[in-house]
Amino acid sequence: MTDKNVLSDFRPNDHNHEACIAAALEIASAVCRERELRLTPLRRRVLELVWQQHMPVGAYDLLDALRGDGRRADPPTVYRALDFLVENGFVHRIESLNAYVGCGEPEHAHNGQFLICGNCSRVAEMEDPAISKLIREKANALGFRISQQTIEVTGLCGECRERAQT
Amino acid sequence: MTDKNVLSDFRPNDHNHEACIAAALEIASAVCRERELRLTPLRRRVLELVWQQHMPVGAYDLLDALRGDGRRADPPTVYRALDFLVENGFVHRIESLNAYVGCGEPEHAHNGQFLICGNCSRVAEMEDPAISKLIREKANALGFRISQQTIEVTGLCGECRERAQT
DNA sequence: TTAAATTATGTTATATTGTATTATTACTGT
DNA sequence: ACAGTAATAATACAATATAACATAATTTAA
Ligand SMILES: [Zn+2]
Ligand SMILES: [Zn+2]
Ligand SMILES: [Zn+2]
Ligand SMILES: [Zn+2]
Repeated sequence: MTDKNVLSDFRPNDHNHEACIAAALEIASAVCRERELRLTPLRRRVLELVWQQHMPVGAYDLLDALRGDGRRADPPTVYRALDFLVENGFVHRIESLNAYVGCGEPEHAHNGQFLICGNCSRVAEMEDPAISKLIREKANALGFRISQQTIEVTGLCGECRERAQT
Repeated sequence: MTDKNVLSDFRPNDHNHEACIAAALEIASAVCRERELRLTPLRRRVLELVWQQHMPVGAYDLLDALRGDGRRADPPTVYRALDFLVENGFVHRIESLNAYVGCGEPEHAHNGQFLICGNCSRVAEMEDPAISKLIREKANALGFRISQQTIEVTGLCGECRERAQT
C-alpha cells in the first residue's frame, strides 16, 4: 500500500475487514452513480459476496451464498451479475483459477497483475506500468496489437513463506 | 524466429506444417529418452494432435480426435496425457482459454509468454527474460516468492491487424 | 525368470464451470 | 395507460475437469 503500484497488498487476517467491504460497496455505488450504471440489489449483493474474503471466489460459491439468502438463484443469475461487475471493473476474473476477486480501485480502468498465494489463497493486485509497457513493447515488435493483458503469478506470500521456512 | 526471445512466432498459413509436427515429435522423443520419461503411444498421439495447428486445442477436441482414430477414449485418458505433456513442458496450457498448445522448445524448462490473436486464434510464444525478471523483482518487493508466471496477452496479430484496417 | 512393485491406461460416474434461449418483471419516459 | 428498455427468472444444455476403482503393461528385484 506504500507502493503506489500496488492496488491491494496481502491483507493480514486481523484487519478490519468490515471496513473493506463497506468501502468497496461505497466506491461501487459512487462510480455507478457517476457513470449512470445500475448497481441493482442483486449486483450489489454479489459484489458484497465477492468481497467476503481477499481471495478468489468461484461462481458456484456465490450461487450457494445467494441461495443461502433464501432467494432462488440459478447459474445465469450469478454469471450475469459477474459479467456486469467484471465489465465495469468492480471485480477481476482470475483466469488460472476460474474465480473472481474484488477490485479496490474501479475508478480507473485497468487490468491488474495478480500475485496468488498457493498456500493461503490470498491475492494481491499490482498495477505496474513498467510491466505493462515492457510487454506491450515486446508484442509490438512482433507486430502484435494488445487489447488485454492477463498476468497471474502464483507462489508464496511473505507470511506463508516465512512460516514455511521454520 | 530472428529474435531469440521468440520461441515461436505466428506462422503463415502456407508453411510446411508437416515439418513442424515431425520436429516436435522428434524433439519430444529425444527429450524423453534423455530424461527417462515414457512417451507412450497415447501420449505421443495426443502430442501429435495438439500440434495439428498452431492454435490452442481444447481437451474435448483432442478426445474427439482420439475417438476418430477408432479407439475408445474418455476424459481421463486425454487429461492424463495432457498432464504428462504439460508437466514435462511439451505442451503449454493457456489458462484464459482452457486449452493447450504445443511448445517448440521443451529442452529447457520455462513458462512462456503468449500472444493470442483474437481473430485467427493463432498463438505466438515469447520467452523474454526481461519481462520475467521485472515481474519477479516487483513481486519480491512485496515479499512474494514466485513459483509460476502466467502471462497471456490477447489482441491482433500483425496479419489480422493489417487485414482489419482495410 | 518369475514375483512384486510401479506406472500407465481403461472404465464408469460425477463434479465443476459456463451458455443459449425464452419468458417475465420492473423501471423509464411519453 | 402505454411503449420501450433493462434486468431478472427459469429451463435446459454445453464444456471442462476430476474421483474412484479396475485392469494392463512395464520395470525392478529377488
Ligand atoms: Zn479486508
Ligand atoms: Zn499466503
Ligand atoms: Zn507449423
Ligand atoms: Zn491473427
